[in-house]
Amino acid sequence: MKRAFLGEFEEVVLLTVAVLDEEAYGVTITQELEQKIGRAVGFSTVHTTLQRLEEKGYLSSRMGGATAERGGRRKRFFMVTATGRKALHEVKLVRDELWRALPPQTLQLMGS
Amino acid sequence: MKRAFLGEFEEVVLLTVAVLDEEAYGVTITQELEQKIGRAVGFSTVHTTLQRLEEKGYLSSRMGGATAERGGRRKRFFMVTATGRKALHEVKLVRDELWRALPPQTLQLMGS
DNA sequence: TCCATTTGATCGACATTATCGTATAAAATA
DNA sequence: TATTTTATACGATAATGTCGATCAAATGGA
Repeated sequence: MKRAFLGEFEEVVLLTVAVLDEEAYGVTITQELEQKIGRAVGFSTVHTTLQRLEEKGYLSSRMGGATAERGGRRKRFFMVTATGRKALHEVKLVRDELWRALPPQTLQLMGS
Repeated sequence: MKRAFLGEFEEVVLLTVAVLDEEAYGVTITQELEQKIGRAVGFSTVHTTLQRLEEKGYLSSRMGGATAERGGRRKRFFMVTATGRKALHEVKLVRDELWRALPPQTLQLMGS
C-alpha cells in the first residue's frame, strides 16, 4: 500500500492523546478512549497503535520519572506533533465537507 | 477480530454514497470521492469497499436499466441503509465529542 | 537485601481493511 | 457478430485493528 495515512482507530487514539494533553500515557489513554467510544479495548491494542503513530511521526514520546505512587514501571508519555495536528485537521476538513454536502432529507433521517 | 465496524475509507465511501443520493454507482462515487479527498483511488478499490459495506448491511444496491448513452454494462446503484446512517451518525458523535474536549491551545495551533 | 506486588510497556500473532492490477461482463453500434 | 465503451468482479498483497502473553521497573516489607 502507498497510503500510510490515519486509520480509523489511529485517529481516535491521536485525538485522545491531544485531549489528555500532559497526562497522556498508556493507561490514561486507554481509559479516556473507552469512555469516549463506549467500548472496551485492550492495553496492547492501544500501545500498538501508539507505537505506529509514533513511527509515522504523528506522536512523540518521553519516559516519565518516578512518582509518589505505590510502585510500577515508569510511564511513557505521548504528545501530538505538529504533523499529527495537521493530519487530524485535514481529515476533519474532508469529513466536514462531506457532511455539509449531504442532502437535507438524509440529515433529517439521522436526527442530528 | 470481533469488531467489524467502519474503517476509515469505508466511512468516506459511505458518506459519498449518501451525498450522491440517487446517482451513486461505481464511477460517480469514485469521481466524487477523489474530488473530496483530493487524491486518486482505483475503481477496484472503491468497488471492493462498496461490496464490504453491503455485506455489513450499511448499503443496499440495485441494478439500473438501459440508458441513452453510448453503450456499456448496466450500473449498480447504491443506497445507504438505515443501519448505515446510524453508523455514520455514531462515529460522528464520538469524534465531535473528542474535538470538543481538545484543550484550547491545541485548537489554536491548528487554526481551525 | 531480596522478594512479592503493583503498574506499565513490549512482543508475536492473526483478523480485517485498504489498495491494485487484471480479467470479465454486458450493452450499443457499425 | 466483432468492436468499442462502460462497468463490475476477482485475486493478491500491504497496512491497520486487536489480543493474549511476556517482560520490565519501581516500591514496600519480610
